[in-house]
Amino acid sequence: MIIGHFEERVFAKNEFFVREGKVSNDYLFLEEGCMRAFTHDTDGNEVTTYFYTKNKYVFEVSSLFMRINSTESIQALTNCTGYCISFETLNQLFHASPEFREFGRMMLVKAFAAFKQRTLELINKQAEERYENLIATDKAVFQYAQLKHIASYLGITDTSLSRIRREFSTR
Amino acid sequence: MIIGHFEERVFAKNEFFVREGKVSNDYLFLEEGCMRAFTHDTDGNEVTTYFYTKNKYVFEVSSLFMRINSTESIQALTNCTGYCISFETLNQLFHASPEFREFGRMMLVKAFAAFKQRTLELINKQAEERYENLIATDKAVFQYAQLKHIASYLGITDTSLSRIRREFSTR
DNA sequence: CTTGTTTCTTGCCATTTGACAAGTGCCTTC
DNA sequence: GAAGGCACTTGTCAAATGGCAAGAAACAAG
Repeated sequence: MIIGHFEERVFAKNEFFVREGKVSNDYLFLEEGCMRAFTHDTDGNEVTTYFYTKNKYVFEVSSLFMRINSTESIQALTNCTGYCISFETLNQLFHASPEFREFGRMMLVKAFAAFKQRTLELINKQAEERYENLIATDKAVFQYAQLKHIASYLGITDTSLSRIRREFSTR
Repeated sequence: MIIGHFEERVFAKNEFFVREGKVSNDYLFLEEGCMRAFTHDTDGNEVTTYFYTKNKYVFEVSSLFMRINSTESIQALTNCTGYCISFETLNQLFHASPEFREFGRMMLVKAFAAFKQRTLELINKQAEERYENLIATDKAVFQYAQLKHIASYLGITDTSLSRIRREFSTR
């Protein structure tokens, strides 16, 4: 069974799962809680690249699989619990078990597909629609993340997000 | 050797490699030429999701690996040559050969990483910078793709792209 | 060469979003 | 409960981008 190879892991609020500049060595199934991935753009501003909520898989693809320093951090927004597996173990299982192989590939494929979807929205939806979608799919994010973090995820400023919220609530 | 399992494949200009609404069954190494992936947004507008140039791997991740109907098409912008492998063969090799396994995983990882990069640019760069980047990395695209296709890839209208080009050339 | 079609450019104005600064509210700490 | 810090809101104005329509340029067909 796949889950048997994972170890339980707990994160306190604000604890880091991945640190910018270091090689990420673990793959995580987030059972409970909320996490945020972020990086810094060329001007030094913090940009939220992803939110992870319960029952999602959390990993930084480039650093974990290419063994390079991560360009982003992943931090717990709340206390979190989950199940972790190291790259080494993941790799052994990947080569040893067809079942795990399918699992590993599918997790990459699904994360990739989700990212494509997000990119498409950035291109062809207005900020307000993106806001609505995030509410619809990941309401938990709004309970725990700061406005400016959500804003940079949506590709707008916190000021604009604040305005969108106002218009949204007076409808 | 990995390349030995691929078959040579030729595309005429405008020929489709993947068709929206059908299951994509092949994975392609593009040796020569230029291709464009596109889909339709909820208002029916065509949106370019990616450009592929020589020596790149071309595939629609969701349809190929999850065996579902593709939400996007991939079409040759020029005559193209490349090497193709079917999902079935890819799968057999994936389970049979550790070498191929690494190759298969790395191709997913790299494509994913490239997409993350593109998404980040959409958030934190102005349209003009994104234009400059595309020129720097994939100049070939400008020789073959229409303005409106490049524009929707960059997340702007063809009108805006035209203006950016003007300002860019008078500098 | 002429005609028609498509692509690209441009002008004009509207909308969206950003930048900056001030104000409000909440929370912490002493 | 006073003071300071942080998050969020709001106002004003500016910059970026879009929508539309007309014109220019490129290209293809006869």
